[in-house]
Amino acid sequence: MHCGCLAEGIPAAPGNYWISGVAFPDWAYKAESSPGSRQIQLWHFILELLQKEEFRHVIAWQQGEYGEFVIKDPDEVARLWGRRKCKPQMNYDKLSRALRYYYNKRILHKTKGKRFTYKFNFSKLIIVNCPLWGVQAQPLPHLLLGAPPLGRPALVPTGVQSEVGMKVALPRALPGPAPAQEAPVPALCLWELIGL
DNA sequence: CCCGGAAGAG
DNA sequence: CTCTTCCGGG
Repeated sequence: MHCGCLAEGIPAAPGNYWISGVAFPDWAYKAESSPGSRQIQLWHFILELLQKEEFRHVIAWQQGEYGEFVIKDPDEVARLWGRRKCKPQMNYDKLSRALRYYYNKRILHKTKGKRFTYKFNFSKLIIVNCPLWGVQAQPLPHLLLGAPPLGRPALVPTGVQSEVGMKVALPRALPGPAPAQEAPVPALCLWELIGL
């Protein structure tokens, strides 16, 4: 079943990832709240590959520019993506089209002139859906740069609120009977900063 | 290679 | 809505 497309064992990350001298909060890698419910998104998958050393020869962060990565083996990345999504016909041409849709969504942009090189717009992304965690109006670059050595990033619990220059995307309430308890796993949601 | 329009799946 | 597929064009 599932045509053998298993999520290649992703060991739970115990802390923040440290890549190129920059801490990546591990919430940045948490794919979805309820496993099995929602489909994996491509940029989650990319982040997932980027996180693991065994794929260094396939895809890797570009030294120098923060958030920039290079697909060293496009065919292999496409193959892995196709396996995960049960799309055996996947190739780099199709995968790259999907990446291009991220341009307007401001998740990614292309590093022009550099082959197979894209860049995450991390500076425009901040966390939103941690339980009762609000987000201040400031850009909060420390979430990704110079993050605290351990634990969670220092966010101020101001409750959910939007400020000027922020686009709000509230997590939708879970359907069905609501159990009288807190959400077990905070879903990864992202705030998108307009302008910049 | 890289770009986006168009259609269509789920 | 997020891709997947196909494709004409640069």
